[in-house]
Amino acid sequence: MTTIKDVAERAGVAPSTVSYVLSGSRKISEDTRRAVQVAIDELGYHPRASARTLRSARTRVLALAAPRVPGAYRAIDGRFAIDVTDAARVHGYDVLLMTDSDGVGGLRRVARSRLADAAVLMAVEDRDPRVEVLRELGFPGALLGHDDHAALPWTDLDWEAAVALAVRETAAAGHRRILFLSSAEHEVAARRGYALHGLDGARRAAVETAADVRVIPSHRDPDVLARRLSEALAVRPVPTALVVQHLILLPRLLDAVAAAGLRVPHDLTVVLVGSLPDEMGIRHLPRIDLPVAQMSTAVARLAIDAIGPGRDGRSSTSRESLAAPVSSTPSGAPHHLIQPRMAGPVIAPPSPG
Amino acid sequence: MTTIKDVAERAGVAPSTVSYVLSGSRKISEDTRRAVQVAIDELGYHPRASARTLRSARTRVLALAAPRVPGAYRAIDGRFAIDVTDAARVHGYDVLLMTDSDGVGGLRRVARSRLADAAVLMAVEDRDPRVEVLRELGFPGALLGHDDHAALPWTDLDWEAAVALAVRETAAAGHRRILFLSSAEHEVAARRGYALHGLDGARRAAVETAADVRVIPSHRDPDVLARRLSEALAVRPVPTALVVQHLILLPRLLDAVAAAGLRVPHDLTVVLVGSLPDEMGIRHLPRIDLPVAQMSTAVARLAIDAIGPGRDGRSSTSRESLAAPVSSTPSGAPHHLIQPRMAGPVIAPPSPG
DNA sequence: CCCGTTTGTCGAATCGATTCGACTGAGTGG
DNA sequence: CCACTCAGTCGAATCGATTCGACAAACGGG
Repeated sequence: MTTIKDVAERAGVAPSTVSYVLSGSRKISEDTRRAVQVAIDELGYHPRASARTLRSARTRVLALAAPRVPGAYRAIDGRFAIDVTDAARVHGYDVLLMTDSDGVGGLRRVARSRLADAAVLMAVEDRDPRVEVLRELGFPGALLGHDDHAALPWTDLDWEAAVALAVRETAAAGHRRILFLSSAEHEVAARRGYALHGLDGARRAAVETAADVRVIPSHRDPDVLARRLSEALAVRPVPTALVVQHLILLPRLLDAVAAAGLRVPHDLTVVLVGSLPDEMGIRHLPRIDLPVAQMSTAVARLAIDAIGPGRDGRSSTSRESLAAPVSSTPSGAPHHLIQPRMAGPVIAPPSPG
Repeated sequence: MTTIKDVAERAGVAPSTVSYVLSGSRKISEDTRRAVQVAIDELGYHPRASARTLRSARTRVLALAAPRVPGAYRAIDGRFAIDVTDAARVHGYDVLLMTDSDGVGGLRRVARSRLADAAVLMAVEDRDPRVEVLRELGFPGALLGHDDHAALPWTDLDWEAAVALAVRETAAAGHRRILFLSSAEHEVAARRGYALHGLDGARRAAVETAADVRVIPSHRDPDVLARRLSEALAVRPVPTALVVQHLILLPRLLDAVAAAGLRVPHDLTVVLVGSLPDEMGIRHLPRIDLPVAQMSTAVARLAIDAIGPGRDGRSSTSRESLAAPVSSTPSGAPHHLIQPRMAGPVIAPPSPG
């Protein structure tokens, strides 16, 4: 393994000189710089991360804590993981993926052994114990999803606005009897932000548009969902539109619609809120996009900004270039509330009759 | 930040003694051990990973190189990432997620800066340049997916056996006219192992069962897929079963089947090969399972076993406990070819008439 | 009672990169 | 021609944990 010493010897200089060439933090004559550069290239030298970290007290790694509800894997989380990693790389950070089923224990281990400089917590719950761990250890972090009590920076999609927009646009297309398939019952019971805010958005838009919006609580069991949906579609007068927040069971849901003898979008307009993998090819339905990449970029940025300067006092980011986040929570922590946007084909009007 | 020195002072011993208490590599009197343990607990001490790594030349981190076909995200890869991380943790390893669109450059950077002890390459292609990078740098690694030329340990699902099994079981249920929806055209063109082996399996089973197996090449564009499927379903005599390897477009596919006026499974039996997220609730169709967790466990193990002893000569695994992998490739590298298994409901026989 | 062994602990060196103060030689002004 | 500045480079200390050899005290056998 080649070290800075090997490079120094080959270039006929001291190790410190090599270091200065690399960092540019002191003036080096052009001749020396060239000689050192040649030695570096010939030996394929790259500084050891562990040695740098020991000296600087900075790892340039973010810990990404993925949610591990036992036995459940949410496809969207994989997407977030990849996008957060991309965003971190832009700032020169790598990402350590944490999947410990004991989220608290894992976070403690990583923070105390200083494997990372900050943590990004995914799928944050109401009063999430992981937030308390970060506070207790004084470890920087940022949240995907939020909890108004946490004094940590966060990013979240404005689910209330998203569902409200979907309902409003559906009403604007002429629909008066609208079904809203909310998040699954257990998500509402767990007081997940997206579940509660989605319901709020539907209610708000219902009032605003004076449309008849009926909520169907979804369920993780596709059979239960299908039954509830069939019942709701059997009510007269028949609803003409279905706004869906609980996307993941979409195939079964469309199946149930077909089983009820309805064609999409002729008999029933279906509007999606959120995101499915592009590769699934669900591009033919109008939807409210969940800008996963945008959220990931924002949360990576917040986490990195929360990292203090290292031992030798160099900050990791140019703070001034950060687009000023809205800051209105009681805690005063910076955050980004991501706004929804319509995508896909236009919403079809209800068929006459 | 508390260090080993702080612990030593508080316990009234030398730092080396604290280290020996932690590692157990020298005999320590019970009194001293207790005093040190108390100091550790009171200070919440945990050794700094970077210092350990510097000394031992071991990071206890695996680099996981996710595929980044620009603009494409495959849901299954997120699943692999999480399962590999789980498996690595069992052996005391953490996982660094790499998503660089320049897979080769990213791997080089991580390997040369010694951010990890070994790499796991996902979605390995025929003559994958990343394999060459590992060889050139002498960096240990293991592959998810394989290429017979690579002299690296690998794990893969036996796709040939999986598709052959699906076709055989379908034929055994009485079907004589079977459609096989293979991987997408561009995957075959890119000579992806799973695509080629799947086709081989279908051909083999066709010969064995003497059934009429017709191959429909899939396509990433759902509209193209739907058109091809409709055409194939319009041929007389009508096929009674459809074996699907290209799962991700399943919703559009089922839609196309419904549009052709066929009911599943009454008019057309659909058999899946591979894996979709459980949460999608596609449990009502017979399928060949892709044991993602089993593959991930195996590949993590192979990567860790490929790591040599650290500077002070302690190996990271008890080698003898590794279940002997089949080793028959020309290269002689260990590998695990994961065998498929039927799951879901039994395959319905063709409806009479 | 003395010398060899065992037990438990300590001090120093080491891993690789960075950084600060010090030093050398060239250039400059008086 | 001497003193002074300044550019460019070097050596040593440092980060935190581990490990080896050394060493003191306790112990046992002859």
